[in-house]
Amino acid sequence: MSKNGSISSSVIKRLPRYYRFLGELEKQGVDRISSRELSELMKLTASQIRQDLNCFGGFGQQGYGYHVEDLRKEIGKILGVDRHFKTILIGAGNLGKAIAMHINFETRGCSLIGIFDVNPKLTGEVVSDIPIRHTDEIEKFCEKNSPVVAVLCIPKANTQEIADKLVSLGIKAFWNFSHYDLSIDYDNIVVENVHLGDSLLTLTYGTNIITDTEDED
Amino acid sequence: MSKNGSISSSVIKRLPRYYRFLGELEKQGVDRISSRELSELMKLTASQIRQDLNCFGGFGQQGYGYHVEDLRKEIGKILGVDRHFKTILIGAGNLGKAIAMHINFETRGCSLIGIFDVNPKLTGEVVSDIPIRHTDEIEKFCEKNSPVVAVLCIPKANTQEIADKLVSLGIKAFWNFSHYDLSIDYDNIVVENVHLGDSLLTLTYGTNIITDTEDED
DNA sequence: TAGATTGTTAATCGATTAACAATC
DNA sequence: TAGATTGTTAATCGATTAACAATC
Repeated sequence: MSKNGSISSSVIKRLPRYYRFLGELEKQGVDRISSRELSELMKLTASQIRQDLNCFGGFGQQGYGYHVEDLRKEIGKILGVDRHFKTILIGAGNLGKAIAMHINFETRGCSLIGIFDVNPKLTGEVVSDIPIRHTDEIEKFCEKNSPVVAVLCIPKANTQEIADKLVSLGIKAFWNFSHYDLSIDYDNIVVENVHLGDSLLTLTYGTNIITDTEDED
Repeated sequence: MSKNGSISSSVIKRLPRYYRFLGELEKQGVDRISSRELSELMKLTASQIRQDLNCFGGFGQQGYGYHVEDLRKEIGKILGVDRHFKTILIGAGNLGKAIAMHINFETRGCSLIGIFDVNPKLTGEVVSDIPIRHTDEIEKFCEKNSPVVAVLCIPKANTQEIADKLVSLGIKAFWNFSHYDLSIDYDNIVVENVHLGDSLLTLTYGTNIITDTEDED
């Protein structure tokens, strides 16, 4: 049982990165690591690492540091990598297919069990071992299989409507790649918006700044 | 000329979202909007909006609010949407192809001019009007065309090596989709890491929390 | 035991929010 | 002019960093 309650989202968003770095270290055969060593590797402060980890309980040992394998397992448990949240993906366009094929859902606590698209031409096509079904079948599929996570790779215009429908069918979490800000409105529903376009614009801004700065030198 | 210098990254990361919402409003024919109205729409505080916008200068008018079209243009200029940073994409796997096809680079200040992959079987295939070239040709291509932005859709293992090479060829900005944390190390180089796996893990954590909470009720 | 390093409290820093005078 | 709403300063809140006593 962890000292849960309300971990700040700043901390939560750092956990997957800890998990990745610890995975690398484990693979390299590293047994123990101190917060200082890890901080140098991850370009964080040692203080922050200790502070972050202590939100969940004392994983370390004074005078020794942290046991890499144990710590990784603990963080994995917190994140829920051992869960198998049934997941469906809506929208099998370029991006939808790429997500289905490229992302390892299983190692991240999710299990992709259905793919849907409005385009009847895609029906039957198999992506990542899963046959694409027509959107009309979502309802029946959900009643039968009770998925909890939905990945949305659909155009902006349909997002709200489809999300509403999915909520009524029992979906609790959305991984949203559409350009629509599927925010709040729902209680007890989790939304993770991935705005690739926004991300590129941020990069463009940064590129502006450095190229401008150089010109001025 | 803006009161530039050092805008906090919290502000910068909100700009693309402002830009999107203002675009929607403009499309809907809205002429003016107050910080309060916009705050309700975007689920922010009016204070924050005024604070954010004033980092760049007074775009509003007392007693009136903000002119939607003008404000959007100004933010676009700050982000650099009118730039045409020459962009290359490395790695034409599922994700690479999807990014090339799915992202509108032009409206975000970038112009995709080359796609590369190590797999010779892909050479010549055309994605989004651009022929896939073999990775061996990157050097010559860069010398001839001088791209500044590189999109990395390659496996973790090769990322550092390829990034180093690209820096030496004049690349100033990386949009990195690989699982590798292409961070710092470089001065005057911008990196935007997109960790889709981390994003999914964050969602998994959230799903854990809400499903657990419900069980306890 | 002495040395190392955590867990945790206190201090600092930055970001968000509130308040209000300036002004359209 | 009166009303509205900004730009901006001050207050609050939260997150990060520093410090150090606890302890392996």
